[in-house]
Amino acid sequence: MNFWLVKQEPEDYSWNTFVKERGAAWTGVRNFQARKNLRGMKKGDLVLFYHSGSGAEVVGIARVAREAYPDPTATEGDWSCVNLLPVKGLNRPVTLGVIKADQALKEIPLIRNSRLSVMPLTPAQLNRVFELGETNL
DNA sequence: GCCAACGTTGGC
DNA sequence: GCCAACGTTGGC
Repeated sequence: MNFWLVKQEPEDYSWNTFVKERGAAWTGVRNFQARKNLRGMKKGDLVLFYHSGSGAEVVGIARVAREAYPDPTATEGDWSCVNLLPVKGLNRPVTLGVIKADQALKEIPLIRNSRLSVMPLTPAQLNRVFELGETNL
């Protein structure tokens, strides 16, 4: 199994909306590196849900429900999306400040490449966020 | 609201 | 293929 993190501005599409709607097609990604990561997702992979902008923090855990397929919102170009399902919210959201201060997370792409919207995580990074979020599956 | 970092575009 | 200009993202 692989692990990922996706970013979303809460004003645009929040974790609460995602939970209420019981999942979403993760459309609108228009960046080649992010697309490559989307296409690497396998059904069942765990995906951390991160709120960017106001209140930057990891808020929840999702799972890949459907692997990459053509993004129906793309009017031109070769873009992909996946379907994600909510698993559970973190008992304690993990803020960017905490992530930045954590030695075990200093290599996380969230910090190293702050503009990437879909990124891979190592098992150690995922476990550390679970630990900081006081959450288990 | 500002600004740094990064990606994309287009002229050459 | 290089690089300047521009647009966007996202942290603060």
